[in-house]
Amino acid sequence: MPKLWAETIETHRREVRDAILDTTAALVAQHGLLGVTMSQIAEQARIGRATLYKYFPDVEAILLAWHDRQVAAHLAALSKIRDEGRGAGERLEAVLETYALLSRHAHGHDDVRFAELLHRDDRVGRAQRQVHEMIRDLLAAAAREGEVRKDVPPDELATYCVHALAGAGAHRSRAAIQRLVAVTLAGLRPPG
Amino acid sequence: MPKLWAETIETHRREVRDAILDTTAALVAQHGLLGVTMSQIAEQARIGRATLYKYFPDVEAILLAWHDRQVAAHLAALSKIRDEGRGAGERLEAVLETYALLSRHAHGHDDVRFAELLHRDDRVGRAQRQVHEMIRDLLAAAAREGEVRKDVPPDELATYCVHALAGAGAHRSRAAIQRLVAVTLAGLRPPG
DNA sequence: ACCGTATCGAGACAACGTGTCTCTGTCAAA
DNA sequence: TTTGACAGAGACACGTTGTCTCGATACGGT
Repeated sequence: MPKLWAETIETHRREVRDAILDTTAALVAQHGLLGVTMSQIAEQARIGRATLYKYFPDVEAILLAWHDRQVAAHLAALSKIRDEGRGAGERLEAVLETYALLSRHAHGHDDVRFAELLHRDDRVGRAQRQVHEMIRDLLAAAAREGEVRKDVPPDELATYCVHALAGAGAHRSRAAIQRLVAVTLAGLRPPG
Repeated sequence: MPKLWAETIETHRREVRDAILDTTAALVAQHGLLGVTMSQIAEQARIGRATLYKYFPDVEAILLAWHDRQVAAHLAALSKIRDEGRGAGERLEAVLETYALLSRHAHGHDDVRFAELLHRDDRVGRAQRQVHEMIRDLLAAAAREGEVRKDVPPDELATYCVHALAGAGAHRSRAAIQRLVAVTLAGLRPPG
């Protein structure tokens, strides 16, 4: 069976799915995490309540899916930025600055620790882990070139970067974000 | 009216309140943020449901109160540590390491961004802000002594510290946490 | 163009959580 | 001992949940 499901119907499902995610994001921003119900989401998204249950089993699943979509988009943007730079240090710096800018726009929501707060979900999201791994690999490469300290494992440095740059979530000017990136990078340099 | 409420009754109220907070924390750890109900809390805390409503109006209020209690305890511990050190740099280092250790034990929960995820609550908790201010003031003092960079406002540096050290939330060894503190401190030093 | 089929929206349903109320018993405070 | 706040139980109307059935709609392939 090459194609059981054709194109347009798949497209429609994806559109509905995205509408659900967008609606949920708006409702969360308005009523808070605990103030969102399946009924609200269905009504706001202009679909039947039973239909909504055919897409997601509960609010938590929607929030996780939304989070995954956000992080996946960030991951794509970061990959592109990474492939533009040439040296390991240059690429690292570009990726970290982009990550900070992305974190700013999603102040507090698509946060690193979003999934941690919901049911202790060990699958913290593939996408989230991929971002961590990308930064970790960049750090390891930069360390080999002597631009990043070697006395701390790349994995721990990646955790440090991701958390430190999440501080950009506080609505700040672009200049402040560049200062934050500079400070974070300073922590990465080999100790003299 | 010098003392409308006497001692033992006040004590009892505080005990019940604390029991509610402890019970809620346990339930959140078990069922996740979205899986906790007032009914559960009342039953688990062995009090009547109506009684629970006399203490807190809803789950969100309980979570905020719990968060505040946690951060207040941290604040007290940090104040004590701060007053033990002598030089500004020494005090800063001691406080940051203690903060990292405290953040570790409460992995993901009494996190900096806890309140951000609930209803966008502009009163992010006095206690939380006090922690930020304590670190900010320590940074400003250390900057005056030349131990911390002056090219970034202390307020932004405090945000950087609090977020970076929250990375200790990932369950890690004590050695890893000390490395994290070292990296964070490296980001604070005056650029050479 | 046609018919099988998957999806949709609406309505109905029991079960549960919510927020509020009343009533009774208990215990500390004056 | 009297006053008053508190705890607990039960009851209530209401909203949410998760599931089901129905008829309508539009896509899919032969």
